[in-house]
Amino acid sequence: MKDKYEMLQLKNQLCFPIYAVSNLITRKYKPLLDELDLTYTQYIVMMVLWEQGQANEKLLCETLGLKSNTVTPLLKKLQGKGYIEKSKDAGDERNLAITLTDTGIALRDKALCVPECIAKEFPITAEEATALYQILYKILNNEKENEP
Amino acid sequence: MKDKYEMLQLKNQLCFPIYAVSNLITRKYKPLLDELDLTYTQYIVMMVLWEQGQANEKLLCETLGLKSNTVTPLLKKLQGKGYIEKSKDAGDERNLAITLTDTGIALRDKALCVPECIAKEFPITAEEATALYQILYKILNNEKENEP
DNA sequence: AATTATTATATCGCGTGCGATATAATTTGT
DNA sequence: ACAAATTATATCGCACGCGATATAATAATT
Repeated sequence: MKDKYEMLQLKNQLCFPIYAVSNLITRKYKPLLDELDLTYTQYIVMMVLWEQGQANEKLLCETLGLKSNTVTPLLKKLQGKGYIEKSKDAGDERNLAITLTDTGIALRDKALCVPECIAKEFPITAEEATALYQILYKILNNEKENEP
Repeated sequence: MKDKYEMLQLKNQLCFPIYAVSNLITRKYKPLLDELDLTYTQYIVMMVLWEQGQANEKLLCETLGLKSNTVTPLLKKLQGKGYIEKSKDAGDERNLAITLTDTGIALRDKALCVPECIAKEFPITAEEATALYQILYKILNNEKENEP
């Protein structure tokens, strides 16, 4: 007969390795991002801005799955570093128009090496990466559908 | 020709969905763990103690992949809640002997429903869960081997 | 035996991440 | 038109998570 508490064991939980790998990733990124004077969260904000050119806070929150109480102070930091600028949207003054400064744009080239440096740190095959990617996005997309 | 910045796009990065799912997990656990007066990190500490009966701080740090500067204050909180007790190891006074109180032991039964409640929140198949589990532990185990 | 190195735990400061709440701008309902 | 609801952003307080560092206990070295 099985232990009544079996499912409460760490090794039988899927959530724990996700949590542990997530922490590990942040630690791996740190030395690379230190050179750009960015934290991991600031880095993914910059990634959105590099790609979109411009964004408001709501778009950033939705894209990154974060709340305004995380993103607002983060944008203040990025502004303090001179990477972004904030201005009120002309049409709807509730919206922030967040744009990159020249320094922020230039930072993109310095960041080019980060993805491949990180990839080297993780010993998984292309197939495993794809499987991981698909399962994780299945979870994230399901969440988006059910909580609009 | 490919965009030079292609790999810097959020959708081409594996790290981001891990980070996003990890945050999502914490949010999903919160209402369940609120009933036990535990945070997610406190919960995984309790899981180790429920299973091992007893532990020192070093073991907890290694098992959970955390540093003492995270675990020390956490143990202080759990002690304040009356779930654990700390005493000096008789043999080596550097070691903390961390044990469960009766309240801490009793909490295990209240936690029994948590794993299945959480499982219901995530729409993945058993095969996907297994694949996820194996890939994540491959990453974690590789890390343990290379950084002792 | 005394100095040095190592080990286990603790403290400090910073940057998230979030629930709750506040504020300002816009939209809706009547 | 104007009060009420909604929306976008901001503020507050708490709990991590970690790099750097400190402290106390033990082990290693000479």
